[in-house]
Amino acid sequence: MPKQTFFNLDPTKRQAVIDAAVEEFAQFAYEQASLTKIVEQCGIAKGSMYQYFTDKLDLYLYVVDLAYEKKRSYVSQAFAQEGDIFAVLEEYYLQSYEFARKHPLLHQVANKFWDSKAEVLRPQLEEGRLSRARDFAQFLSDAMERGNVNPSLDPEAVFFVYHAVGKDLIDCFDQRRNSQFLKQVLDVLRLGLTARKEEV
Amino acid sequence: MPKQTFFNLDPTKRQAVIDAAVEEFAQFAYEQASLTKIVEQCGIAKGSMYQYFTDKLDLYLYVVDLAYEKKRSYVSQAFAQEGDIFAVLEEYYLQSYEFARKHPLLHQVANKFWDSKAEVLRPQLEEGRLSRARDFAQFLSDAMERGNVNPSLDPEAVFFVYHAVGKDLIDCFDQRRNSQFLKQVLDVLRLGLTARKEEV
DNA sequence: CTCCAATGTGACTACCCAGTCATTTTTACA
DNA sequence: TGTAAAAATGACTGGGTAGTCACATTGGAG
Repeated sequence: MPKQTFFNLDPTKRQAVIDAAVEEFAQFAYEQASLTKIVEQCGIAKGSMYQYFTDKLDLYLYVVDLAYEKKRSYVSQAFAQEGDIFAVLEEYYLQSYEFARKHPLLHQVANKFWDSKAEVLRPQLEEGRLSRARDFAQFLSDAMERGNVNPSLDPEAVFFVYHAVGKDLIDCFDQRRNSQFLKQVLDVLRLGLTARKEEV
Repeated sequence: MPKQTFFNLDPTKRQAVIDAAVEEFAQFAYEQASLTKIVEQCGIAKGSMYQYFTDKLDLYLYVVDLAYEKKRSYVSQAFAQEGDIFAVLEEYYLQSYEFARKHPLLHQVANKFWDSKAEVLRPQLEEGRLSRARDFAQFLSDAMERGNVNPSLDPEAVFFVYHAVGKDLIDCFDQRRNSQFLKQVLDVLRLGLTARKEEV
């Protein structure tokens, strides 16, 4: 959490600090990112940064939080709508793409977060992964009960496949990957997961 | 490529250098790995390392090469055997697991290679990814022609799904993931990809 | 034994980084 | 206007890095 001093700042200056930090953390993972470059970019003294944040980690987590707050404002509507698990997931990824298109830097910040190797980020990463796994497991078991997903499949394996594909769908997002491609990928998964009469 | 001096070295000493480098590059990606720690670990002078290798990158690529050479000696037999695409892939991952079990450090070196963010590694990474994509695309189009894979699916999407899952299968390899789990994951993919009569 | 090329060496350079702190500047209020 | 608290500052510390180079050691040929 930033210190009070940061929130007392003139909004223009505060935004300049945020912008510079977002730019740096979009380009480099936590370890490679340079606080020195950030302060140079936004034109404040090194020491000033330490009036606003306790350390590099504090600033980083604040920026990652901003990115995910914004992302949540996009993807949350996917879960609000009705429909089977496949429709919800398609909407989720479409909204993720929209977020990435509108806020490319925040998108990169959010993505790079999961690549962080720094020891200090271990707790946050672990907690994040766990909470995602919990949410998806719940979502999946609901879908299995409602009969959308083949109940004979190992839920752990289903989760594993979805997680791997989902991560890459968002990771490898770029202008070339359109919603048509997304549909095709989700189709492969749908065919693999849907309950069916014919056994192959 | 190492310099001739490296190959003139006493085999014991040469192996000590390799072991120390493998240990470091198994634990840290290229950028985070420290040449200083490597020379300390194997007990040679910093300058000596530069008698053997032109720079850190030279040493790194040599070690990555060793890792992949060893790995190839495991997985190559998967492609030698007969059987449909699903059988070949199961064998491929089983052999990858065997490699990881027998050579955990080399496994980590090979895996970490793809995480590298360093600009100097860009060409190698790009070439590596391209050549893998080419191989798998060929493999896939053969399977589609032979009728194992649903021909109505977009080959790019199929490749994308397989690549994502395959990467994570190897990435997340650890003692808990046994061949039973692997079968379940490949089952999800098989169901998603196999040509079928019933439309869902 | 001598000599010279090949090899080994580690202090050193030049560069990066996060974080500190004594000092100065700004601000707010009496 | 005077003063005290808040905020801003940037030189500095201590630590890390890859790579260099003048010098020391080794080993084999003559």
